Amino acid sequence: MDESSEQRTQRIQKLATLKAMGVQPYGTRFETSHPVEDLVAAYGLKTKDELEQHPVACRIAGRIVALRRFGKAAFASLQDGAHRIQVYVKKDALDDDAFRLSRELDLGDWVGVEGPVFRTKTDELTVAVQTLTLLSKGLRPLPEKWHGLTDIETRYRQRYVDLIANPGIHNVFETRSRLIASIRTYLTTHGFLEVETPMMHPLPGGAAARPFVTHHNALKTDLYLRVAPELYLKRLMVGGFRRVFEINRNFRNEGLSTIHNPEFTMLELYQAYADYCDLMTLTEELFGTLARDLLGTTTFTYQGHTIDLTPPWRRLPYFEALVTYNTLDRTVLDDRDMAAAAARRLGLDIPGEASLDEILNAMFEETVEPRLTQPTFITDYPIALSPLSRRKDSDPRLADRFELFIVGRELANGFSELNDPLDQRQRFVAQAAQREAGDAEAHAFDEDFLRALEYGMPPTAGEGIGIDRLVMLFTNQASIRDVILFPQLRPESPS
RNA sequence: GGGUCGUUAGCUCAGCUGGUAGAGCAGCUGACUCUUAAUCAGCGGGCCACAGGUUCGAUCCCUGUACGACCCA
Repeated sequence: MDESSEQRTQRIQKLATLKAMGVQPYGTRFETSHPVEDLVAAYGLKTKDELEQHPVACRIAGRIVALRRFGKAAFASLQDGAHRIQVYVKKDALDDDAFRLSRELDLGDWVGVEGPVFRTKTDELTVAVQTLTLLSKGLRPLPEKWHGLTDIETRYRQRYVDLIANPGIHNVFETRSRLIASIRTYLTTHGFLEVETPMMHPLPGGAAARPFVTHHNALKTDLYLRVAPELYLKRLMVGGFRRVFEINRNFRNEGLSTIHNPEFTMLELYQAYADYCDLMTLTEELFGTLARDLLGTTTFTYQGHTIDLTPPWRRLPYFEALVTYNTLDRTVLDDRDMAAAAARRLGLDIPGEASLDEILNAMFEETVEPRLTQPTFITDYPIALSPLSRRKDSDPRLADRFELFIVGRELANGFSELNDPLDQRQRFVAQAAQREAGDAEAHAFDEDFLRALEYGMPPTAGEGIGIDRLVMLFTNQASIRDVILFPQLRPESPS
């Protein structure tokens, strides 16, 4: 936005006028009697007569978001947080200086007022202003009062304006905060200890993803912003913590979409002596608790879909899902060329060098995931797609693992952790080979992690839950950018 | 990375077949002591995203660039 706009210039001139009047346009401490939200909650139901017979004095502050001026009076709406209240200024009710100040105010200015609460002719709860204090002068005009700010790019780049013009946005982020608080409460009351592990890793690990690289000058070494905390949390399990969790940011150097932001918030939790089935149950309970805490119900609407979180949720093995959603013969999925042919028949573009696991993965993402609307645990993933998971005792080609899908999106990924250090070493070797072959997302070989496992990790189940996507679900937002205050965008062009 | 669409006043948007720009809100001036999209009268405000090209003439047609949205990989 340009700094030479007419309205901005006019407002800067107003600063001089205000100073000449003896008004400090950028004030300091202002003690309020109530947040506007509480004032409305306390007196919003009182009648005109009740307020006249038992007058309530208040002192409130907020930003002027609507202003209707008359010759010797004015109404304004003050916005405090996401809440508004009307205030009424009339010449008779306040001293000359304050009334003169009221004539200089603009939309966007912060003010504090003091006076009794009453109801107008039209029955609107209103503060009759007796004293008026300018708290902070706005220099830029607010977006239009009726349509507000709708330009998506401006909403994300200048979230502060979005929050002013669209106060409903506050609710999304309040819900986000309450959701995270509920998760903490649930986990800590179930014996989980909250921990913090490094965000800067000497080796990227714990997930198949490209990392961001940074450099530490004093150590003269490159570091990677973490793609997952997994390997550190498991080191803590080796150290003997029974149950740990971490809620923090992960960073993945990949494309942006309505469900991907390069930095996103992940919950990871680890429970000793448990397996992946225990975590499916825990997940059902946790989501149910969150839904009741936040929405008061476990059945709700997301983007036109009715979602029912009542347990138990469907549990469907990976291969069974591929077979049933594509009406294939199970044996087709064991043979690389037959699988490739089947995938191509389904309209998928399969490169000639794709491995069987890559083909299955593509087929799964394309034909199964989008159809998993109600909460569904897909279980028993191929071991090659699960380099940190324990093998199934009944079938060593499969992992004791699940992923949770809701509305076609992966919300959680959990498994019985691989605690066999020699098997883990082999898996790292296989990953290193894939890396050699050009897979930039393959795991790095983490010798220290293997050393830790060699000290012995108890049987442990671990799970990651994408907090942003969970917030999307519970706030009915279509894009991850709508649940992240400052989503990643390309830098603004320098004019 | 590819495709489609978009970018015009502070905001929300019009702008015909190419003839050099409009509205509402916001702003400024005046009137108005219960309005709530207040009302009434008047007045300002534009690098039409940016850079090229075609043309007598480009917001409009063409090419490229930037940023965004959606779809695809």
